[in-house]
Amino acid sequence: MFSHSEENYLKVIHKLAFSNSKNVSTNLIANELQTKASSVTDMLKKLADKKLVNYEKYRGVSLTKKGELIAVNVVRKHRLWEVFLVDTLKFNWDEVHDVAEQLEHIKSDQLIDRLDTFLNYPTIDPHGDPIPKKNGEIPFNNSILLSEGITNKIYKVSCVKDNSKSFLQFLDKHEITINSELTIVDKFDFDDSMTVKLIGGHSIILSNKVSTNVFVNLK
Amino acid sequence: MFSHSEENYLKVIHKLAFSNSKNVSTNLIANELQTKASSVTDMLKKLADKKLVNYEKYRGVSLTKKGELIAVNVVRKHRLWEVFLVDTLKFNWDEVHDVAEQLEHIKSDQLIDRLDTFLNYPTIDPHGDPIPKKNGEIPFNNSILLSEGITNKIYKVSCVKDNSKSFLQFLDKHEITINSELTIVDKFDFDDSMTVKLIGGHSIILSNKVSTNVFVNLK
DNA sequence: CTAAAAATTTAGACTAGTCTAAATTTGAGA
DNA sequence: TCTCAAATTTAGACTAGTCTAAATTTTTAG
Repeated sequence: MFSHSEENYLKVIHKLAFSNSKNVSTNLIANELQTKASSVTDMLKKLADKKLVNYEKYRGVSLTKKGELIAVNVVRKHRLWEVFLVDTLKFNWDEVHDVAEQLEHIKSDQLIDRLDTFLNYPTIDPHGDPIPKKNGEIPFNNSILLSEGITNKIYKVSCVKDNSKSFLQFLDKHEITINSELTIVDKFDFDDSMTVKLIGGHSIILSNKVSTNVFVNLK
Repeated sequence: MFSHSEENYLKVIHKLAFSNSKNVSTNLIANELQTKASSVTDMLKKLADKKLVNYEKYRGVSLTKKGELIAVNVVRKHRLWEVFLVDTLKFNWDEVHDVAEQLEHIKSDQLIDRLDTFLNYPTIDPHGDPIPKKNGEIPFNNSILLSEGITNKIYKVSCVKDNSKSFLQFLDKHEITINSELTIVDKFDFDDSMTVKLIGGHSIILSNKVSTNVFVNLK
């Protein structure tokens, strides 16, 4: 089996490879894990020895098939636990991250299978992120960023990119959540802000920082 | 906060102090934790530095008030998770120990409070052991060992002492579980075995090994 | 193309937790 | 009460993971 630390590195490499390029740099990982580049180098060597990453000195890393599978499984566990915390234990969506970071390392396939069953096989977590299947497949989501939406169409919020407490609390305050429906009333080139109107609700001006952290689907 | 390892030592010292004497020896701990006496000595020094145990070289240890509180809290978490695993996720009572050993170290008071609420404030775990209250109080149970019972009274099984897979599976096989009702039909001095009859069920001969690992209450 | 900056790796050290083997202390029985 | 076996502790070593500081490689800008 793999240590918490190893799992965290694999998870972060997976995340960065997903959003950035295929090859991930030492500094990116160090920054994401709030650790030092030298520590990252040490760990990359170890992961390479175990055939979990492809690593070439000074050239960054990518996950091997094996490393990918472990990383995705950690993500699966993290997201299933988040569903449990919100749906079953009534946590708010801004309170679950730290606890899920711990729970994701519990080792028991039986536990995760049964949790999945108990939760009725959820496909997304409380932030709208897809829950990987047992076989490692990650359901694809054809959402777009709210910032890329056009005016006078009805969109449904599908996912939030930034899972930080402050962002989620901001959304709570303005009654925006997963499945909220809204239209873009106006877009302002000046600062890339926009006015959106929640269907049956209030209007609100969203900064570019906000609209680039919310995914939506055309209704 | 305290490490998994520290919590495990405190938990084991608590357990041993409960069943044995107040003062616990290095070897007892080493044996319980499947580690070496020298490792135990090292850890005892550290725990003593942190004022979690009273430790005098060559004299054994006892928990301080502070150590006791932490130990009992770990036990509380362990037992609440066991209830969750059996009641909610439908694990069998012989499958929960290893997973609960991991879950008991998750750090989040909110999580345990909400789990407790979700489970409707259970007072005993799936093996009949009392679940410590949040304040550290452990509900007292005036059960006796089945081996100490007398013939022709009706008893109700309240707790099993040995939580090993093999013992629990043995009880399953013979349809003995928490809350089973039975009478002692006969006791045999020869080997301290006894014949018991399950109310509305079959009769069975139990060895002394079995009857000294089952607690019962007079109905 | 080259010098400086940025990124990365190496060297060496530290902590937590563990181990083996040797030394010390305890305590039980003659 | 003395001796010796058992229990315990100490000394020193090892691993995983981390760090700082120095060295090296890569990249960038002129």
